Amino acid sequence: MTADQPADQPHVAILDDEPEIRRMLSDALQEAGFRTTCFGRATEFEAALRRTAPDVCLVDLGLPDRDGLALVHRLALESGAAIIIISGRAQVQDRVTGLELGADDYIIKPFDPAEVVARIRARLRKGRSGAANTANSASFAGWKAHFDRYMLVDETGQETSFSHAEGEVLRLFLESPNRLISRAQMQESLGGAAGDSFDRAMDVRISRLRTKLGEDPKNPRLIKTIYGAGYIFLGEVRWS
Amino acid sequence: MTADQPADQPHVAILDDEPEIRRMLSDALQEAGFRTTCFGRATEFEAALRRTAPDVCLVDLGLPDRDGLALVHRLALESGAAIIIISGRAQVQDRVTGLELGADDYIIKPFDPAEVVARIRARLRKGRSGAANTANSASFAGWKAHFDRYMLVDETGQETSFSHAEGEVLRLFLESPNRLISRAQMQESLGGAAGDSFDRAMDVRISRLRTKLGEDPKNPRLIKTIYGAGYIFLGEVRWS
DNA sequence: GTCCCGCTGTAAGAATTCGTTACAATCACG
DNA sequence: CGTGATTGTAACGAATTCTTACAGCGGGAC
Repeated sequence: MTADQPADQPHVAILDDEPEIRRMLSDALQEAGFRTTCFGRATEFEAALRRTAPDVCLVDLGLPDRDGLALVHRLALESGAAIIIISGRAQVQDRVTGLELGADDYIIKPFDPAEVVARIRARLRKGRSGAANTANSASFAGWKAHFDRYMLVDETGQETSFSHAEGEVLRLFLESPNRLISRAQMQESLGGAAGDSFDRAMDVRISRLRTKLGEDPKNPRLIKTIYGAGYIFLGEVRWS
Repeated sequence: MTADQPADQPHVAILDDEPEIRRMLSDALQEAGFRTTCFGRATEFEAALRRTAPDVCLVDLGLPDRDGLALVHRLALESGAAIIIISGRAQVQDRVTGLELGADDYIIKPFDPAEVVARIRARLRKGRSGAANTANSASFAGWKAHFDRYMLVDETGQETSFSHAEGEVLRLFLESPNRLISRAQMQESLGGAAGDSFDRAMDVRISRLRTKLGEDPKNPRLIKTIYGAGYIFLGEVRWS
């Protein structure tokens, strides 16, 4: 299941109850240069999600231990990964509900691995190009952040400056709002050496950012902590 | 071709040489709340692209005046729109090359307009940051649960926060109300190792959730215990 | 250079979350 | 009723996260 796979490649999680299909998909994807992890049951899959944040999830709807659509729905809300349903159910209605619930693509069995690879690539392409944003200011929840000037502007026009470290965290949040960002992801994005104690620094950064945003510690509205999992930044963000 | 269409809706450009198909797509999409513009020839389409920047391009590959794939490739490079190919060519190889050239999706003729709508929505969802298009809140018995904010709102507007673990249980209930949910099902769904003693944790989660919902322990109205079997969540649930 | 000041990581103690344990309450069944 | 199984909940504790305090570092100002 886990060979030595280069860590800088996109990571695809495969969830299917049939071992041959897992095998076939995993082989084809590794051939195409992806990192893969396979799961046969939804429970294992969900447990692993907390640590590793895959870029793409391939989910078979016909699972023995869980309603596949409910799982897709949850994934869509909590994870930023692209979700691709693989299913034997070929009715249009099945595809429509799968997509409405948050899936990004729907592939019907039997499928050709080459098409799966192509569709995964298509999903990753959009995701990454969006992240390469050159915009340097963003509006959210009454605030406007100017990353070039390191300034936060209130709705009343009041200005507050923020530091470089605080800006890194804020930018990370604003680039993917309303989705869970794990601590591991943060450390990677912020170039933190995965040292034992850097995650404490992480906490401090977030704490300071929260106070600058005027968050109520008891009841934060913008930066939510998910115990044991990570953080979610809430709100609509408009980059400009 | 152009009725009075609200300008704040996503704009879909349709490029197909068969008028009936253009008509059918345009009708279905407008019904679904999109702005549409139709083109029968690639040259018109390219000319129009410069003024209006569509959010999605539906492109038929079988065009009389231009190589469809070359057009897709150019679009992918120059435009930020999502590109969806619609084609009668059903071979896997066709789909793969279409996707590799930069298309975001590939739909085979004959198609169902409902699926086209669903796939367009899926593309737009990913593209816009923060536009939470999937259901993430549910109303029941005077309460409204916001799973994105981890908040319960009273009918008087009073807010109570709930934790991640509590939310997992609540979501499970709200996803299948008025139906018995066995303890085993819960354990699997909530990722609990099926250890002997995890079912006690389950009880505690439910207990805490009940107190947050203001349930009377002697006479619970929402979460009923079925002795020896499991739980039932009672009430009408409306997701939104 | 020396002083000053803001930025940033570390450390330590408080606060929160959540599973476990222990015991009380309830139910099924004779 | 009595008994054993099942479920509810309070209390505890481990893991995790938040906050405050402090020290090192670096960049100006003089």
